[in-house]
Amino acid sequence: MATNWLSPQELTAWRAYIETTGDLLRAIEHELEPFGLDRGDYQLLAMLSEAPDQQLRMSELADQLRLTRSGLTRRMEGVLKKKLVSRSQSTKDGRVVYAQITAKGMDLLKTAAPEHLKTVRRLMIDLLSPAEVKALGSAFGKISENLSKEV
Amino acid sequence: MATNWLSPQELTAWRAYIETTGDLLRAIEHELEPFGLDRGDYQLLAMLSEAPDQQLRMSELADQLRLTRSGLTRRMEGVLKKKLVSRSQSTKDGRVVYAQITAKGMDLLKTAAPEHLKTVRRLMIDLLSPAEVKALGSAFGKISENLSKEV
DNA sequence: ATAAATTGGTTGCGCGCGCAATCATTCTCA
DNA sequence: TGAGAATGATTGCGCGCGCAACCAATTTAT
Repeated sequence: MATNWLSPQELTAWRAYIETTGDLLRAIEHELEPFGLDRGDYQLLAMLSEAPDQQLRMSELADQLRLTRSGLTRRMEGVLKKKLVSRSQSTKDGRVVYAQITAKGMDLLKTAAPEHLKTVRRLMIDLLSPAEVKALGSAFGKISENLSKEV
Repeated sequence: MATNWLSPQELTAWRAYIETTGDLLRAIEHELEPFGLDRGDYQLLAMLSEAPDQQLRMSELADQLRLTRSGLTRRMEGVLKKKLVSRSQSTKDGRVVYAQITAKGMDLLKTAAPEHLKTVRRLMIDLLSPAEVKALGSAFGKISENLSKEV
């Protein structure tokens, strides 16, 4: 069967997306440096801050952060050393470990979040029309839903 | 000044984008495995295949691939060992090195490209309406343009 | 013409993270 | 109840890549 190449419109969208995303994420990460955080740390803290009791099981946290369990164990080392999170063993199940954000972690997150938000606005959201924002939401929603079905 | 939080629409778009992109790129990369390539290799070969004489200076290639010069040097090691690219010194300027895709590299790329394209269609493009495709193109076009101005 | 600055590219090193193997704890079921 | 399977998490290892330091070749300034 003949290859069904991308139309000019499609090619433009794909290339713009793929080439820009790397740059954008790098730029956002760069603006987190003053807080001593990278994007992984920030997302970890954000996840924990929104969780009940500000804590989550390691495996659940790993899933949400799209990390393997081993990847999370390593990332935790960094934020543990900075005392932004703490670990605690479950009393019900000796295998499970909870990661919890500390008061210090919450403080830092509360300082960093508004700046991070400003960056996201300046580098992305505020550049787009409402229609584009909506299209992005629905487009990536579809892609995500499909990915979860593909397994 | 009070923090200007994201509207629900904006938050949806941002989260869907940021959470889905990692999964999507991982999935695309996964489908390149049968060819012994990762996404970095594929993009490198694609860049070279489209260049005049199928070759580019190292620094230019690094810029286009969003790699540092050192990162490219390392990535080249892999594809050089597989004989998919070759290196050659410039005769005019003893400092510059050209990276060139080999016949073997072109063959592999020609085999992999249609499959890669199918993957991109299946996991992304074909899921979207024409309007969404257009919006993605213009949205990331704007973001990219702005990033290049920010320096 | 030659010293200093610039440019192109490569190494030393460290970090993040995935995979496979491993350990500890809990569950299953005969 | 006791052996084996399953589950949660951590370690050994390798790879990709950025930063800083470095080397080689070229350009600039005097």
